Amino acid sequence: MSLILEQFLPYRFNRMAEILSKNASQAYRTEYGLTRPEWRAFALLGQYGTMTATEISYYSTMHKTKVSRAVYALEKRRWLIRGQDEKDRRIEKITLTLPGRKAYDRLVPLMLKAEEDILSRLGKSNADALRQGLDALEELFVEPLEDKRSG
Amino acid sequence: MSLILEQFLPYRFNRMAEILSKNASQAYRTEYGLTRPEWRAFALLGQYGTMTATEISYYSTMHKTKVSRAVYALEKRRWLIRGQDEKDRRIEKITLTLPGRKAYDRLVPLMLKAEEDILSRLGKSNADALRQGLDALEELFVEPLEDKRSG
DNA sequence: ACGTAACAGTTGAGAATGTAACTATCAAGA
DNA sequence: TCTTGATAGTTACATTCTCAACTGTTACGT
Repeated sequence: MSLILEQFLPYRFNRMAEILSKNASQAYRTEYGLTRPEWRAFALLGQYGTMTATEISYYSTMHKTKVSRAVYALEKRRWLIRGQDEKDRRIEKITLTLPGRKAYDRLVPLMLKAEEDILSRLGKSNADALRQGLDALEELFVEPLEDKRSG
Repeated sequence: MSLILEQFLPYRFNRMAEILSKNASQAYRTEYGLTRPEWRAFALLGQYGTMTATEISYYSTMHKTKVSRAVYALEKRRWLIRGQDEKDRRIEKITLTLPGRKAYDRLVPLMLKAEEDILSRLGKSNADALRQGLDALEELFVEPLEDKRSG
């Protein structure tokens, strides 16, 4: 019973996550000087329109203090605003501003292009296999965002 | 052309890497109080017997300063020793000591068990798909360890 | 209504990290 | 041999992160 790291799931995921992140960060770092936590919060907001910090934290797997500071940084850029929740005054409803939205719209194609390059080099059948595996793994560990948001 | 994070590779990998690492770290944290960088360096050494810090750095995707500190911490525990290279005195040949080896041998089954739990819940066909996808991805980005070591 | 517990988000202090500069060594060419 | 440039690994400093404590608010049992 021996441990072969090349086949060990956490090892493989960590290494690949690092590589893919480094690859992807090129765009948002050079274009806008965003940090990784900032980008992650930003991308979630870009897609979902309005979120709470807790939601961002959960779906980015980032600690809530990290989110807090990322949101603050994006707020200083005037890329987002915080609104109140009618029913619960503890909650902040965070939304991108127009400039934030514009930056997001310019960034997205660059990010997608980088991913597309990788997927095309991977080939369709490998890409499909990867997706199937990831889907199954997430099924075990990740609660879908919609459940949280509607509930 | 819009960005759907749930389908975006770097996002998925980062999140899953985080989840799997947290899951796996249980064992080495509670048993031995190892940090993540320490565990990674340790696991590589456990598997390969002797490595240089540069090799550890490359195959763990950790920055060389991180490796330097992890190695130092493991050295303080007396879990590894540094030896000289005959031909190149810049190089350190790092090897586990007997106590290091023993700790490694006790840790490995715990780590494998945690992974096995996940894989069995995943099911064979999903696990196979995942492996195929990871293999293909690594083919693009990761040079096999043996190439480096023999070369 | 009151007290207690739970939750959303922020802040501060100490730990961990990355960048750049450094030492020591090696390799290659004039 | 001497110089220049590259490499292995460490150290210093500035940034970033995590943990715990905190504020303000809501939920709930009595």
